[in-house]
Amino acid sequence: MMKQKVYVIVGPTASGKTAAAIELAKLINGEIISADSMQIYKKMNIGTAKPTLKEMQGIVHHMIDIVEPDDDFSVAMFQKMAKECIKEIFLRGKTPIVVGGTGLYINSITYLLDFTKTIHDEVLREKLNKMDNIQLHQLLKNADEQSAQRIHPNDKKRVIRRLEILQSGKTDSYDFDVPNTEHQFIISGLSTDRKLLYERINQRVDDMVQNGLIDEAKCVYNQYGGKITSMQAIGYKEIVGFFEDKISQEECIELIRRNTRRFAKRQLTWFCRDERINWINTTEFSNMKELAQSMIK
RNA sequence: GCCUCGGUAGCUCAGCCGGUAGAGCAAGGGACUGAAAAUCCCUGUGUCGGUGGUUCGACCCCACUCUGAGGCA
Repeated sequence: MMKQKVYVIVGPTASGKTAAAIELAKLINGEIISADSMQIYKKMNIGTAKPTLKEMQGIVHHMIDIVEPDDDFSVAMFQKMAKECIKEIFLRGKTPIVVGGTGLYINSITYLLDFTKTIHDEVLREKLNKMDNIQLHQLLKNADEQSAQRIHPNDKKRVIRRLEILQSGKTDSYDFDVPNTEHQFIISGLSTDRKLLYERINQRVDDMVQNGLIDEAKCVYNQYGGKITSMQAIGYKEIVGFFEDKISQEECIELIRRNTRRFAKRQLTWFCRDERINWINTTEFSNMKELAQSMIK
C-alpha cells in the first residue's frame, strides 16, 4: 500500500512559511498543523506572528492557541497531539501539512523520537539546579561518560536533562536521526538570501510594534509576570526589560530585531542538517501559488 | 585663507618610547533527545585615508595630498 503523504514546510522565521502553507492547503485540500513552540500559547498573537483568521482563508489550523501562557508544555505533548491531528486529518480524507520553525517539534514528527520511556521530574530538576556546573558535569561523567563528553559543562539544561533521563532508568543511547517511515514526508525548506531575510525580519519587527506588540506583551505581563516560559519568546522577553525600566523602548526594539536575526540563524543551522529537505529559494517565485505548486510531487 | 582635532574591523573606539594591530557591540560558524523563540560552544573578518620620505624596520616620525568636524578670519 502506498504510504500517505504528509507535507512539511520548514524555514527560518519570516521566510514566508505561513503564507506558503495556506496556498499549498488550498491546492491539495489540506489542513495545517503548526509546529511552533510559541504559537501554541493563547493571547500571544502579534509577537508570535500567528496567522489571522483572514489570512487563514478558511484553511483549518491545528496546534495554535492550545494552552494558556502560564501552562506547561513540551515537545512530548506536541508530538502526541500533532500525531493525533495527522490521523484525524487522514480520516477526513484530507492532507496534513506540518509547518513551523521549531526544529525539535518538526523532528518529533519526521524522526522516531520516543518520549514515552523517560520522565520529567520537577523536584529532581530543582535539586540539581542548585548545584554548580562543574559539580553537575562531574556527576554526569560518573554516570555516563559518553554523554558527559558530548554535553558542554556550561550547558546546564542539557546536563540536568541527561541526569534526569538516567534517573528514570533509561541508559541506552537512542538515535536521534532515525527517520519516521510511517508516512511519506515531503519536506520543503524555504530559503532566502541572508541579507534579504534580515531586512524582512527588521521590517517585520517594526510592523509588529505598529500592530500593538507592546500592548499585547503588557497584557500577558500584567496577568502572569515575566518569568513564565512563554514570556521567554522573542518580542516579549525584551519588552519585560522595558517595562521594568531597564532599557528604553528604542533599545528594546533593536534587541528584538537582533534576537530574531540570531534565532533565524539557529533555525537555519538546525534545518540545514536534515538532508531530506528540498530547499526552495523563495525569490525565484513571483507569487505564493507558484511557490506552493513547486512543493507538490 | 589660516589654526586645531580626527580618518585603524560592519559600527564606536584603543594602540605606551617606532618592531605590520585589539576591545566592546554587530557579524560568522556549530551543537541540540520532555523549557527549544530555550540552552550552550567556537571564531577577528583589516591595503591602519592616499602617495612619497626618514629608518634595518612606520599605524606611530616628516612632507605633500584627499576627506570629516570645529574654531579664527
